[in-house]
Amino acid sequence: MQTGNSELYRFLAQNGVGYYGFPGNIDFPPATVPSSCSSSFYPLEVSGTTDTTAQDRALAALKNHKEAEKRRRERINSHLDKLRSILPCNSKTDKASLLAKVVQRVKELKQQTLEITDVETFPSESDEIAVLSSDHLSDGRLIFKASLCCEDRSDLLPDLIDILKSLHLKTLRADMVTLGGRIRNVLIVAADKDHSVESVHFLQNALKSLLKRSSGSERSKRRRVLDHKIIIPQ
Amino acid sequence: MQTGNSELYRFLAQNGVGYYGFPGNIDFPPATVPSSCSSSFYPLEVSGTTDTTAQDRALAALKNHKEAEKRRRERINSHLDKLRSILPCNSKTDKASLLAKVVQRVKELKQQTLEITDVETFPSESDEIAVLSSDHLSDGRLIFKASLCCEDRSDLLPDLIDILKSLHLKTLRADMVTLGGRIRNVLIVAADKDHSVESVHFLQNALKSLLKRSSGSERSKRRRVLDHKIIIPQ
DNA sequence: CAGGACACGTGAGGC
DNA sequence: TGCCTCACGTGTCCT
Repeated sequence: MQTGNSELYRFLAQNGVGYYGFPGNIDFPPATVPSSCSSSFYPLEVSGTTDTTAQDRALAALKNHKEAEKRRRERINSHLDKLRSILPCNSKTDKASLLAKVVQRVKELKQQTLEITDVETFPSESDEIAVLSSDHLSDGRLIFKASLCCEDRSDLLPDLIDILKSLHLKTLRADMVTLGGRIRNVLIVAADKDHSVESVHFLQNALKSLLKRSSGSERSKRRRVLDHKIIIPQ
Repeated sequence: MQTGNSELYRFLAQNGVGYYGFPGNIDFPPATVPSSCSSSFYPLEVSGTTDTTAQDRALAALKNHKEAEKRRRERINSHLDKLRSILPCNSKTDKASLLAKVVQRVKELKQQTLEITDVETFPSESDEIAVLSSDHLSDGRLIFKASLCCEDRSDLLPDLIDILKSLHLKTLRADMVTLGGRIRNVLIVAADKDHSVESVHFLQNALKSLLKRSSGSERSKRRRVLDHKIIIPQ
């Protein structure tokens, strides 16, 4: 409960009873109540040196507390100010709206930068396909990762794009790593609301046939062997 | 100042002076101070029906205020809870640390998903190069956007990768939009700490020569005309 | 004026 | 015990 007894103590202390130099910040006008107002039944010891130090310590603790609380508030508010500065909003947006915006923004950004942790980064020697449905959901759409590792060839990307287009998959992010003539392609794609689940299997099949088309064909026409990470997911 | 007069009012009201049914939440024990305690010089009117309604209204206002403040707190805290749930942190992290994490996270995510607002999305008819240094800084590295719009050809991407590699540019994000045989390539790249500024100009020159290499060569070997956005920046 | 938003000081409770 | 965090009710300013 907020309305404890300390105000009362102070109120009485102001009027000559057990008042031992309370520090500033009291805005009661001094001595507004006649001292005839008895207070012997309040838990304040009227005299005794032990109580003096006890009260002094209590007072010091209260002051400490007050200042610590102020520091805490300032810490929180400074972070809020920082958020205000890095978000698209002016400096006068109130705390609640600011935090609402932050929540929204973090969600948006999180969706865009899905972590790619459970798939290998560099191309492997063997051909591989992986279509992993993710737990990330964006306004009802299913978002999942598709990974393709195979011999690199120049029109692999156009083929891939065709597949994605025909399946109405929206590519949120595409990472390509080529190494020694081989390529690993990791796509983060969002499926249509209507046919989220089917798309996953369709994509898997399409990638399989893409892999078949690649194998047995002539070596990549690229002139150089590359070793470069196009996008390094963090 | 926080310690205003209302506690004093209540304190006196409790003791028979101008006390007209104060609502709950007062934890002062009733009648602890003898009514001999004079209070004629306090700004409380002792009697009069007009004052009854005036005090009632004041009391109602105070209650309203209290409840509104509670709602405000709940609003803020619910947003904080939501943030706790979508960030990698447990439910017991304190407000300040939580907000610190939020700031850090937003910065990270923001850097990864730089907006591509000031460059066109779809390929244009004319060849174009743009290297725009951004105000985004990541641990001292300069981050900037490079945009290239030209006739599409199958080994454009490998060439691009070579350029980036030779300039020690780390590609944070690459957006490719092909339309009617033409391609627009927008790269978000981070330069080395050491030669941030030079890289911008080197890249610009490299892209120019890439463009020259493309023009006059045979038409793209791609079999299909594509119209697909690889990565749709938000 | 009513109402909202904020900072404040304080009590409670957790280590 | 002492320190820290939080919720609370309140005063104050703004609109």
